[in-house]
Amino acid sequence: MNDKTDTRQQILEAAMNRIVHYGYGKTTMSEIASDCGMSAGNIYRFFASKIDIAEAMARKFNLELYQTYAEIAREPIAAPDRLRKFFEYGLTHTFDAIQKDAKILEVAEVLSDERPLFFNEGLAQERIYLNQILEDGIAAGTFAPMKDVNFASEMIQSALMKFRFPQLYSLLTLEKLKRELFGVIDILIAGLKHGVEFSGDLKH
Amino acid sequence: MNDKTDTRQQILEAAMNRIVHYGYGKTTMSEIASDCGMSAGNIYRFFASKIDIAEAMARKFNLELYQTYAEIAREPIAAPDRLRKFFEYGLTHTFDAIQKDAKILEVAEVLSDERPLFFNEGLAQERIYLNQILEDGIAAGTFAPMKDVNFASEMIQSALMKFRFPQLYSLLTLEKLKRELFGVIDILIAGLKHGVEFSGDLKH
DNA sequence: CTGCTGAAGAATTCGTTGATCATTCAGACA
DNA sequence: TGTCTGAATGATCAACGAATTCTTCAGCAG
Repeated sequence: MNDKTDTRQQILEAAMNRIVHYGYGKTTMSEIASDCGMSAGNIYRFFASKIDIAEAMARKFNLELYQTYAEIAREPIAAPDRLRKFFEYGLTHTFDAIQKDAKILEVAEVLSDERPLFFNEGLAQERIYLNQILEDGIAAGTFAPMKDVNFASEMIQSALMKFRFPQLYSLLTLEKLKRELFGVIDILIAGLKHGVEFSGDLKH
Repeated sequence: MNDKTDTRQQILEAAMNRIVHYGYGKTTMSEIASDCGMSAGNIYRFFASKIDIAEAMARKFNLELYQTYAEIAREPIAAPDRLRKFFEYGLTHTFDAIQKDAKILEVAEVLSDERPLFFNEGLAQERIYLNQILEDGIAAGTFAPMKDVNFASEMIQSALMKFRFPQLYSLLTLEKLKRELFGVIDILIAGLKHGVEFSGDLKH
């Protein structure tokens, strides 16, 4: 079983090396295979399709991200600061990755075309940490109590959507993006501190 | 001079009729011209290029929008409700327009490719009304005073970016979009009511 | 039986060529 | 003289066969 995992890992690594350099479209299954000293057909014993390799690649990227997210969510600082740090890290990490390997953007585009639901997984995972921060903040009295913490997390994600794939929707510098990110977060935090009356709450 | 304006108007109308039906790419200058009983070359005495026709089209669409924005900004209701109404109208109006004539999306895409700065104009115009609502709210004591009203408006726009071309970035129904829009606005409003400490303010 | 290959098939992309289109402008018309 | 046309031009697009690529699988090797 370890053999199988190792080979899978080897394929993934070979694919990533080519993809970040030449792009997803310009990387062929035969090339990946010959980098691994195997036939193209054999890759299909480890990945069901080419797009699954891209997905595995993104999943690996996310895994690193989530690790840091988990750490930030646990840090012994005030909830609002954790929130700021959380999204600042996400923005910076993604921005730098794309800056370094522009071809990552292509992978994101292909994935959002062919695996539109994949990103929802990531959002759901992110929300676990967000919920934790919000609950901590409520427990500490920093944030006002709220009916549906997860809904609040969804709204925070919605408001910060623009900063998810920074270079995809704007050409701003990282500095400007950060300034804007913090501007939005500051309003959101002020709202969370003093309590939100969701219009939806009225018609319960 | 009125002649010239009339002809321009006629060209614009003919173009719009074709574009909303067949799309921007599938509409040719000759077709527009023959609809107006003139040669293709003559159009260039009224529009510098084809993309300028699309821009004029968008400008016309925006003009109607701004008119309603102005009315909402003046309504004698509490500032938070005006804010909700403002963005609800924008979302609904755009959503319905695209629902009715799907080809409008193509115009938006072409414009954001070839006239990326055009949308900034619209945002700036929108901010005039937003600033007005915010200032009214501050004067009425509904919103806490703030250093830079225009910056706050920019941040509100940033947080609500997702709802600007609804069908471009998500496949949600209008109902779900509204629910999400109101969810985000409610947090923003809560923040504005109780005052925002912008991180940027510290290092003044 | 297990793990892999390489050829075959299906789908997609590529490259070329001809046609269409946006744009310009010399000159006709009024 | 001021408007407009229609031909000229270069850029872009569409079509379509060729080539490449993804994917499957019968069968071979260990």
